[in-house]
Amino acid sequence: MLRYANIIVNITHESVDRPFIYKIPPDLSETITVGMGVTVPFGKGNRLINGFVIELNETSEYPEEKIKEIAGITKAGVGITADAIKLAAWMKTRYGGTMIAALKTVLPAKRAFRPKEKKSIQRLMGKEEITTLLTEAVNKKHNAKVRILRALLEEELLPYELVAVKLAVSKATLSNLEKQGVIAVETVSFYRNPVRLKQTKEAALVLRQDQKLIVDEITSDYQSGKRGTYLLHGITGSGKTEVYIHLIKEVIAKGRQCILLIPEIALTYQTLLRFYKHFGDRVSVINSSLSAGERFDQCERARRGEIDIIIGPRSALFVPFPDLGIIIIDEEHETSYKSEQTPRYHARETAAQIALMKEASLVLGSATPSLEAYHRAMSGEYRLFRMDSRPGGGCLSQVSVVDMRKELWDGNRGMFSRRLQELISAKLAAGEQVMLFLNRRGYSGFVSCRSCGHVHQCPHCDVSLAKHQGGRMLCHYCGYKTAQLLRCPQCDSQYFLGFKAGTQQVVENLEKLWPQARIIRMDGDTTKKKESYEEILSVFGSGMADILVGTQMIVKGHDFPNVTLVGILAADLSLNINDFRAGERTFQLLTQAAGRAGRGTKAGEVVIQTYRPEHYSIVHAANQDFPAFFAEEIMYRELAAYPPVSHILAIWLGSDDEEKGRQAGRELVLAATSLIEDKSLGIIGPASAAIAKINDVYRFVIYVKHHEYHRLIDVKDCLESFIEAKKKTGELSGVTIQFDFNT
DNA sequence: AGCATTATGCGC
DNA sequence: CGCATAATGCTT
Repeated sequence: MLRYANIIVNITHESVDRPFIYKIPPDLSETITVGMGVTVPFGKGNRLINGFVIELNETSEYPEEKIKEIAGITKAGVGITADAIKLAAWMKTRYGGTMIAALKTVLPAKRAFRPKEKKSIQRLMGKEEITTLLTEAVNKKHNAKVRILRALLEEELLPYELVAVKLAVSKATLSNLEKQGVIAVETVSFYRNPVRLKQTKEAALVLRQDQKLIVDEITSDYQSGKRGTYLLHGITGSGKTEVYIHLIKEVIAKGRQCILLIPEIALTYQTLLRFYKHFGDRVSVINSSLSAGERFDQCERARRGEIDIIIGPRSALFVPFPDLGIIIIDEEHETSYKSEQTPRYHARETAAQIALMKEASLVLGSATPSLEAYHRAMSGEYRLFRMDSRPGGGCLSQVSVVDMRKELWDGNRGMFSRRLQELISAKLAAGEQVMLFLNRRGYSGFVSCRSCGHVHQCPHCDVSLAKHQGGRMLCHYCGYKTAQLLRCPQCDSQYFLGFKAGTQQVVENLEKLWPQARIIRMDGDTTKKKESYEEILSVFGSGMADILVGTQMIVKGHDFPNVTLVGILAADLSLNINDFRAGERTFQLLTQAAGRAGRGTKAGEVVIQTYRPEHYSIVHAANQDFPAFFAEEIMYRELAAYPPVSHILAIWLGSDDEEKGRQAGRELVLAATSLIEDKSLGIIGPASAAIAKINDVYRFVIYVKHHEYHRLIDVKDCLESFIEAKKKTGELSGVTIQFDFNT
């Protein structure tokens, strides 16, 4: 007899981050299960709070008289599966944070909703009898009755809403007719379906030879019971989606289900339509624009086997399918796959864990794979497939790199190089379209030389210094400070300035040079509203503008066949973020921007403007050569002991008191050094965080590097108990500490 | 987290 | 000493 339940209480605090034992009241002993949400009395005042049952037991270690009883089952009525609890436990150990935070993360819907009901009215009698009743009603001037009986002569089944609203028939009249056995009111409950598309079928896909090979290899693995991770490295437009569709069909044929992750921004009407054409109502979506009720309903549909495929962002991983067979992550390199809240899980890693638990396969797809995924593919952990050809003849673009330093030497101080100006004029004359991409990511006040391209860097960290108030230059990694230089230390040029350029400025310059051109702008300012994003793109797509100027967001998705020129105005901007992934980000952005040109029948051209034409990210992006980029980037990561070769644990400290925070940082570094007797551990810090003060809280960061991830988990666990002990003696009060892996 | 208990500060 | 708030402790 199970008499006790271990419960994780809904309080996000380390001091109560452990199971509490409660008695199961007799009236609940039959219903209660692991994963269920319950309310329990907690603390001195016995205030009622929510929690989750994570274990049921026959006996307990705890003194009997101190054990309270469960008050009841949560009204919200959502529970977690046993598998999801295991996943949450994995998340907690891997990413830190509390168990309750992990449980809430794997919970696919926050609360339950009643299913929507659809009422209809059914005629139970023959037409002749209805006609008799009708004449009777006409005579008696029962007008409402007349209206409904007339309608029933036409149709045997009427929607309730039509009768109640349009025909204005009262409930009393209806129940009267029901009593007489004329009609029956039927109630059918159903789950909301956010997909509103007409049933259109697409002919079965015929795969190209290279696509077929991939599908065959993966499915033959699958048939033989082998579950692997596969990386599809396919250039934009090489047909990865067809491969996904075929793989999903195979998995569904086995009676299992599929989760397809995509970056939120890519979940457009077109993407969904594509899958709908093959899978009809068996596919659904889950994303942030759904209401809580719709969200819950998609989970219910999945749980009950009403759908086979769910498409959504990273949280779609937690949709409770009965027998998940495959997880596909499209655009695997996207940063949105990492959560910003604790537990800071990565969808790629979490998907791998789910796949392991559910015996499912994992497929990753990208035109510019993450260093993590490609590294694993190279080491044989993932199976790598390449897709190099573009079907339908869309040819690769002609890419040219323009050295903006040369432009300056030749007297061109504008933002457009001569080459770009020539091409824009030519394309406008030919009635073709142009996209200008302004790489604004990482614009955080770095200072660079317009003449030689030299960037003011930290001597210890190999990152650019950030310009602060009062002309001081600061390193965000180690705290190194220096005065801002007025002349370039390398070439003594006086054009040693902070970099500033917005899309608005670009538009103004364009208008001066090409007053006749129709220009639209898209960036964070112009797309505050959700719809305007699609709106601007559709205006441009329909040819109502000649030039589209924008930031990151214009490079994702969307094919514009009439775009034959893509200009990247300042390719190196993203090289200067204080982040070891700067090179990777730049390569991805450039490759994707370049992929926007020449998607139609006409050949495309790409102009990359840069102050650092020799930088490997730019050189390899221009050559559209990922393997070469990877080879060079991975060397740099190896040298500096960065992921994926090594791993980094970031420890974030926050305090109202600057000195207190810094001191706490020093203590943690000391603790890490002495507690973990591992000489291969690299510890950096404490240093002021990139944003040194937020909301009057001073922030510091410590980086711990090690080539084995699990050693870093040990470090985290060790430091957590160290912190716990220190907090007991009150030494670390007023300091918050957070862990983050591989950021 | 939130409540209760205990410690501390400062009036006199 | 007595009242006030601040810090600390504990929850099954």
